[in-house]
Amino acid sequence: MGDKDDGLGLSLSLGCARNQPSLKLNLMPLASPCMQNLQQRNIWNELFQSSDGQLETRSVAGGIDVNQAPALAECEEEDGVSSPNSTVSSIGGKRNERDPVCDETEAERPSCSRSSDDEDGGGAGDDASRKKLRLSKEQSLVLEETFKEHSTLNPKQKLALAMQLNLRPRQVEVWFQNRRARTKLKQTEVDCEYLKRCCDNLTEENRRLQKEVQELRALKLSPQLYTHINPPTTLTMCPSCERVAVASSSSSSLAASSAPNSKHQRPVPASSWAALPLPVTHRPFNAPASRP
DNA sequence: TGGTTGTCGCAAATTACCTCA
DNA sequence: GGTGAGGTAATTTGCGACAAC
Repeated sequence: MGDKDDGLGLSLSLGCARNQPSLKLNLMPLASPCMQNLQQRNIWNELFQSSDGQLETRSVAGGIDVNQAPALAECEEEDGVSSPNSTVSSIGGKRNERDPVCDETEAERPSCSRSSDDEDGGGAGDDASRKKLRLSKEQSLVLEETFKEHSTLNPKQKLALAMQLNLRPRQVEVWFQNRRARTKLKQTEVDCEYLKRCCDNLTEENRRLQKEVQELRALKLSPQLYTHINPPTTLTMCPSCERVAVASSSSSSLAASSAPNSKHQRPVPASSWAALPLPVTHRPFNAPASRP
């Protein structure tokens, strides 16, 4: 609750954020020896190299306050994470070698099957495995900033981010998954609000039209009054020549008492629905919300 | 070449923990 | 101090994509 504003509050601008100029920050000295290794090898810059080859460098936000035991031991062995592995959002490569998440705790777990990635949660392995660890503000900030630029991470980015934040890659992965879910939920709420307003406008429009119909029917019952009013016009097509002609409603008996070929058309009231601001496009949930 | 298998990332749903009023 | 609500980290499940065989 306390720092929730950095969560959903940002979700509506995520799409824009993607287009924002990438952060140009300097790598700061890192507490983690793993990260220092990364720096030495200049891997970090590669990790955030966007698909178009643009380099995105960033730094660690201040001293990261970690509230859990980081898997530093994992990091040391993660130096070998160099496979050009990929995900949907990353470069191609052999799938099996892809995920450093598996590497991260390889020393502790015999295999990295999906069902085994739980023991890294909490790390304790026992009841404490479900222990919930709240991310520090600094960690959340960095994650948010990263999310603004990439709503998904490739394994390398995930690993690097995990090292930077002193978190397990799995935690970073989970955070991004939850973040995407929150963003989508927020967008759904916005969409729902919009549709609700549309519905209200349509209801109002319907009410107005019903009222108009009643008024017209009332006029129909009082022909004297009606003579002063132009009849509703309709488009009629000649069945033989197929020409369209503007004419007053001929099917109505009231038309008989009016000019059959009146050139005066009633002004068509602008629909309140049409007046409703429509979204420019139906954008994906993480696109910028440009609605009023 | 097409089918099978293994692995992975992801979304969605859910659970469980934490914080706060 | 106890409690319920809300937020969120973590887990589970199912599916599709991809690469290797």
